[in-house]
Amino acid sequence: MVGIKDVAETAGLSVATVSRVLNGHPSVSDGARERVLAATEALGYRPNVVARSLRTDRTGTIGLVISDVLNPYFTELARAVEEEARTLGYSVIIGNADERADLEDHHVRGLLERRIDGLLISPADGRSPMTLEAAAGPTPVVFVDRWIPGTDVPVVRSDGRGAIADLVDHLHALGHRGLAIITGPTATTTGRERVDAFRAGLAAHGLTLREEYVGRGDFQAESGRRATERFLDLPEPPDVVFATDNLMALGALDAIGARGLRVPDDVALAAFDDIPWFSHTDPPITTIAQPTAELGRVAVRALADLIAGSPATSTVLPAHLVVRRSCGEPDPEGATRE
Amino acid sequence: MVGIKDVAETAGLSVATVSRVLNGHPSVSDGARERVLAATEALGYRPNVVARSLRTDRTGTIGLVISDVLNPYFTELARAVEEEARTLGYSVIIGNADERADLEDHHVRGLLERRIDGLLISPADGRSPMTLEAAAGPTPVVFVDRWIPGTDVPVVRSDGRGAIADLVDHLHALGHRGLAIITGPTATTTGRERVDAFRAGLAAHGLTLREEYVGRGDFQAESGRRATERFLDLPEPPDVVFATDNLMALGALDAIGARGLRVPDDVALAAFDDIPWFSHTDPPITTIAQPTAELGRVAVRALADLIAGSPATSTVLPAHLVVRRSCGEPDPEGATRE
DNA sequence: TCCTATCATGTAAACGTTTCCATGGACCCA
DNA sequence: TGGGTCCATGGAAACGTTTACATGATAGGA
Repeated sequence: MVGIKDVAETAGLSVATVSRVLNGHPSVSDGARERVLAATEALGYRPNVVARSLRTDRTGTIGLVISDVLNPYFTELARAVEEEARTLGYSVIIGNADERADLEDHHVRGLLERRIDGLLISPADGRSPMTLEAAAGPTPVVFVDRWIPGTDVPVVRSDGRGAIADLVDHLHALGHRGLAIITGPTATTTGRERVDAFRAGLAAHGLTLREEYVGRGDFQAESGRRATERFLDLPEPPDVVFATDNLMALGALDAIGARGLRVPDDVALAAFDDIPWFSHTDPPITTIAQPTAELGRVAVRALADLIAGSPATSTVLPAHLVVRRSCGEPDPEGATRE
Repeated sequence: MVGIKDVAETAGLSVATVSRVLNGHPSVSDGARERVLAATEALGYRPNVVARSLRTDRTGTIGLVISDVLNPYFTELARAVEEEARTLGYSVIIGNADERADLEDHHVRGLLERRIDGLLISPADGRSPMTLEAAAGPTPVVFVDRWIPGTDVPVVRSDGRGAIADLVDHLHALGHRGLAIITGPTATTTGRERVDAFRAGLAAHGLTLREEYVGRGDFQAESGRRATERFLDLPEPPDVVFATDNLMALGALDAIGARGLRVPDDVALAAFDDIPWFSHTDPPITTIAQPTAELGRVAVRALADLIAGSPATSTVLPAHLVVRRSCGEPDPEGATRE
């Protein structure tokens, strides 16, 4: 591989000068600059980022560890993160934890060893030792979407409570009383928040969340299917199933369809996370939409601040209800309609 | 940051011995090994992969440049690639080209400068100079899904011709004669292959593909919508629209729904690329499914071979037709049914 | 008992950069 | 004309590893 040394040789200059040209250092003559650029061109020189990183202790890279790439929510998040990072001059390395603590560990460790400049994590739960270590260590860390209570890491997330209250109001207004929920892992902050808000919403209408109407899921499609099947097997099945992420909603749809039941006539369905496909399902699904891309952008900027040495602030953005047809005819004066 | 030197000091050994322990070199005494491990533990030592890579000229990383992370097809591909790479001891850095040659260039250049051990590319077209340079250069490269004719880079892809012929047969058997297609960029190999196979399929039934029934898309949803709108504006709209990827099918669905038309009664719809959502759309969509995950795994193994110095072989895997309801009632003896 | 092979360990070079410091020349001002 | 400043350039150290080579010790075979 051709290095800076070869360039220096053909340009008839020292490596120091070549380096200066390559880094836009002001103190270099036009003649030298020209000769260096000509040499790099002629030799097809390509800088060795590895060597540069070793010397400068900066990799120009940030890590992003998410729970599940296959989940369209995280895909969109990842895309926004990469885009914003690129405009700020950073590359992004994505680690897919697949909702597994061991994989989360694996990726966080790998990224730290790679000496990324900063780390964006959506922690599965508080039980990944490496994540905790990273949160406490010297590398800048920002949590996105989910967070770990008790750490003093900045968090960029959306608050679904208001939207969930709106959802319960909506369901109540449509006459539904038997409300069931498929939760995520209760170890995740988002998992807990969503079921808590749901329960609070019911309480506001004088209803309580029946124990058998709580299905424990793991944010993956298969768990949504199983939970829904259990609901439908109950002597008194619920009127509505609220899946707390889009994949579990997909599983629920599967389970309902497999029994030949219709949404919303036989059972209504609502989901957390809005994705394009939800306007094309049969029927279109009422959802709670997060400002996903904005979340990603804000998180990157917070991380960049942290890397630059300034303190980063946590951000909470609101989610909102998107009423479609999967819970019955929309109430006349409701939230956003599609 | 604590380095191998600090570990050596606290262990009372030389850096060479520490390095040997860390790399599992056989020639090291049990006592030394123990002391080193104790020291790493005590100091919280974390190896510096950057320095290691500089010395060994191996990064343990492969690059993956795809056209669009938001496309579920590529998401699934990326996930499979990461999984297989991980079992082989590699990390993956994903670059999202967003169907833009300049972004493809940007990512390929960045990955080469990062000195990745090998590169997996799904090239948008043959017009990215960096991709061509990479293909000709010393870094091992494998093309996946799409490829660039004229290069001698191994290719791992699926062949959709047979399945497209099956699709045309299926449509013909259902009585459809006005067949329209939304193509991808004709600069991509997959884009060309799909329209060619479609035209050939029609020819086999004595039909020709009318010029106004060819919509030029770009593999993104919006282009599918626009192409479909143009089809529907024709004095004689087509009976069937075949979208050559899943996002354009989503756009088509949008356009059809926006006019209050029904699938398949008013216009039938079929798509290339099968994704879970297609069984939940209204109606479920007839598609051509690729062995996406397998494609990713095979590509990684081919690349690993190349990196190891062995010649890699190209692979072509077959796609197959999945009949659902979006083209009308399935013919009694058809392809795979769902 | 001596020679040799084997083994555990250490020393130091090398990987490709960036950057501190030194050097010499040109220029400016008095 | 002399002294000082600034600028372009080069030499060399440093970043944290791995590894070739050297060394001393230990053991095994004759």
